Amino acid sequence: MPGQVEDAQKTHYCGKLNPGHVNKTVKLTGWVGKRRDHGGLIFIDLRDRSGQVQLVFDQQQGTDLFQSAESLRSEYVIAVRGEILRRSRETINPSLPTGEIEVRVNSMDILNTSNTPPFYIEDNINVDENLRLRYRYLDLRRPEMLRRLELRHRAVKLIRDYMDRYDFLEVETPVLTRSTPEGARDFLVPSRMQGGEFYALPQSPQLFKQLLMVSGIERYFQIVRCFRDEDLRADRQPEFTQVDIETSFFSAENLFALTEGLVAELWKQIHGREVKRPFIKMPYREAMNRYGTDKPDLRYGMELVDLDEQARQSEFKVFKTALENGGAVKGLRLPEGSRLSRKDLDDLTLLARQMGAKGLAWAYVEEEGWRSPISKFFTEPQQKEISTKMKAEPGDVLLFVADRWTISCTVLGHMRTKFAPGNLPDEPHFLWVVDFPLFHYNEEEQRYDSDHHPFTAPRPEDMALLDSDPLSVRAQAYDLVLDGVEIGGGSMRIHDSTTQAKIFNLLGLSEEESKEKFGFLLDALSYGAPPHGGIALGLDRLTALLCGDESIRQVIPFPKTATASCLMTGAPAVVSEKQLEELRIKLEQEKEDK
RNA sequence: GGAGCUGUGGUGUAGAUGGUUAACAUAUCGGCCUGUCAAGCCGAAGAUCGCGGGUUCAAGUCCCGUCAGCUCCGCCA
Repeated sequence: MPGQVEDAQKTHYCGKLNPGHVNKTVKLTGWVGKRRDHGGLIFIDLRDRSGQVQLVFDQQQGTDLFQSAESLRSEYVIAVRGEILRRSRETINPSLPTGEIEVRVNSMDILNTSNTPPFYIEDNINVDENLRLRYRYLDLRRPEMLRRLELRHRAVKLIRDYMDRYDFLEVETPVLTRSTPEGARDFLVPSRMQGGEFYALPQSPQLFKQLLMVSGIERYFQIVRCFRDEDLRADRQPEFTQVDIETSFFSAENLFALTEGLVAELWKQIHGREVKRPFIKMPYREAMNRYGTDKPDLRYGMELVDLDEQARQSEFKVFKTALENGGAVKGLRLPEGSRLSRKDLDDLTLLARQMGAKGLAWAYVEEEGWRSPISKFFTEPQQKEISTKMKAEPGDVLLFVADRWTISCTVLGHMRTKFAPGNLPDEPHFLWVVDFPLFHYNEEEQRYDSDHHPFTAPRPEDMALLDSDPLSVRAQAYDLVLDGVEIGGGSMRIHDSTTQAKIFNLLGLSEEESKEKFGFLLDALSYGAPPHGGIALGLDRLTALLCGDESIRQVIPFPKTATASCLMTGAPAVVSEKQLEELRIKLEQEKEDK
């Protein structure tokens, strides 16, 4: 056994035993799995972290040992000493790695008993996730969950080794820091020393890693926990882990190469799969136009079709006014969509409205032409032209959205993923989405917001547009996308205080405000800050993809539920009056006393 | 903040149109059994159907509310 300590209670891992160990005397420890009691002969599956092996207890060996074997139950913890025997040909279990051998037990210690577990400690169980989360320590005991933890460990180790090889330093940054405007909602931590003031948990170590560049670290990375107080999704937890990277004197191309190398090595070492490099690069605008999302899944086609020209020539007012207002008309072909009922299409329309569209138009494509509420607005040749442009065949359904460009794209992009083909190719489809806009307009606040974050550098050739047309300024920002999942993102940063101050100004931060919130950054930039930039990869998503999991909860040992609570510990929970007093916090009275 | 789905012995499920002993599998407990590996056979115990209210002679089943989990929209620089 590797890493064995002296006097260890075990000499081998259960799952590692093989015919090479035959006739050896071994000491094993583990948990009792399945028990097959034949009266005078008892089989026990002994399981430890590595796998399992069959123990045999024979009544003829003596009654004491046999009696205690009869008392064994599921999940008892035992230590045994015994001899490895080769199984007779008929009793070999080919479906088990250790199926050619078994352990004839000579002595046994029962180290602990166990209550009957609430679910089976085995793979492929079908239980409420609720229950798994409440008893997460038992859930993690299941081999498939242990394997996920192992894989995650290997991934992290590989990342550290890779970064080290390229001279990167892992540097820690504070978890208690200050709240900054913009971005996600912060988790706040009240200060006892400064009553009434709060720390924030970092949404990412963004500012610190830039300051480390000013410090002359040149190549920084950190595997770091980040916190965002926003609503959860299958791929979003309130605390998550980033592989955070920042470099000085690196071009974006240098950074792409570094990241691609890292990701390729992960896929090779852990997945045994060669990844084609360099990855495809696609401008944001193109991704939106063709796939209706900034994280397109390139494993299948079903591209959106631009119908501005056809809409302009039609008599359909809805389409025409959308265009007149500067919007776009987009179409999506659903192959064999005729299996969708009117009700299905109504549901889609509802979804489109929820996503901000004014509506969703559709047409069943038939031999004779369209069957659609909007067919009367299009002449037969016009219908034909659209059908041809969308490569439609009888039996398809066509979806149309005419709205603001982003809405038209994102609504159909969402429909595209909803109706994605079932069997997608195995090879991972990586791509860089580049040339994101620097700003978007925040309708609610009536101002510009950073699309990425306020420290992102504009593309040099777009600098002049900062004054005339901020929304058309492109950022030196990029996202790494894999099969429709955003697994990372970053940018080249602003490294002079003048430009940085200008961006703050455009974001509606007054000089005093930006001094107050970011003065330390502006100061730092004025002391010889090197050109720098970086990226952050989502380790949970990366690991989930490597494991083939849909939800990152599967690769997080102790995840939170959709309402951000922990079913095991009961967090969050009320605290004592005394704790609150120390923090000078008063809770609002419940409005309705019960 | 909104929408949808789910919630029945320990676990996973079944319980059309409301009808009175809530079914099945598995786990659990007891008995038998020396080659099983989803062990087998016999027997026992175990759920008032998430919670609250309502309709009804009668509710697991219908209605309203509520809680929890999941998925999605908004949100997530």
